[in-house]
Amino acid sequence: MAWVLHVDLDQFLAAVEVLRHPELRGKPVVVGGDGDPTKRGVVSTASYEARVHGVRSGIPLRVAARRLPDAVFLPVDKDAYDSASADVMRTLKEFGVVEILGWDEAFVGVDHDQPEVTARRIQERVLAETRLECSVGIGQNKLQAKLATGFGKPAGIFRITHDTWFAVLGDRPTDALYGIGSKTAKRLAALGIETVRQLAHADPDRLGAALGPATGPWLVQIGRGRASARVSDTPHVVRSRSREMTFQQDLEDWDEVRAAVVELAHKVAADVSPDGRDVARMVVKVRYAPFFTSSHGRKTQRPTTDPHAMELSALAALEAFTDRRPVRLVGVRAEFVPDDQGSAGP
DNA sequence: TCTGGGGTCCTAGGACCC
DNA sequence: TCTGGGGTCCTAGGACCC
Repeated sequence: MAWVLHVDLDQFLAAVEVLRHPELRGKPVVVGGDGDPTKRGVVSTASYEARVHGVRSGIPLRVAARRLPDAVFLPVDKDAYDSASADVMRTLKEFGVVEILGWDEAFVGVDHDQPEVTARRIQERVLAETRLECSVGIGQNKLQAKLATGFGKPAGIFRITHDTWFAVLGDRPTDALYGIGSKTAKRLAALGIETVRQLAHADPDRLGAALGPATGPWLVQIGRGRASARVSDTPHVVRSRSREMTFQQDLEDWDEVRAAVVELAHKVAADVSPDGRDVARMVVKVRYAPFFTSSHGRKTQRPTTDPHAMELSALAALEAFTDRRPVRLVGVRAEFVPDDQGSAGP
């Protein structure tokens, strides 16, 4: 029988750092930003020793430092995690088709009557190869597997099936589901839908009218635990590349904002150059000091790989910003020409 | 003492065309 | 003294995820 396994490394960034710095084992370790907790930035990963003090992913580094002044703060080291992640993914490929979701998680499609046996072997093999611990969720589709992992952490294994879906998740709030965040949960609550079970019994057309024709029926489906079970190892074709930067002090001078856009546009151009693909559109994002974000984009004159053309379109997009208040973040994104007619026949 | 950086997908409205 | 109804493209923004 076919099963979907979801493998998720435990406290991945912190675990990689502990491997490099064994003296940190057992200590509260916080990875985020450039490692300076007095600067603007957020926690990427906190070790379990830090989490018990309320320091978890996504909180501001400054808040983390206040809650846990004695924690070890480390910068995000992308190359180190890329390398560790590649080791893990290579190991997973021994067990089946692997669909990579990020640095520290992947689906593995297996055909096995005892998926727990495979899950245990995966844990052992990953630990032996990389000295990293992982949790494994087992499901009849990707949604069940992904959610199961959370019940297995740390270093455990958990299975969710069509038969156990409501027993495990029925009474949980809707935002326990992958794909429902705080905003959608609020909108659902306004419709009287608080739990996964209530969502499963909602009328798809009613939700469609309230939340969009595709989104509404899809929400009911995930409430019922129904989702795709197809694990695909087809390499993902990237749609866009972006760079952004948050300033330590808000920029009040828009000449500096303009200079930042030029710099970021050139970085993005360098990032996309190895892809060799044509860029169709450039988007500039501005986050104002009160944390309100706005974006404007402009098509490039024609599909292009030319950095100068990308800069020109980014600057044209910047012209669309008429509100010249102080700025805390500037971002530039290049969107590739859609790649779906590549093999179109006559 | 606020709130990163890199992505994806969906929705909605206006323009434009037939 | 009237102004439908689709389809598609472009743009802005929302929401979500790791």
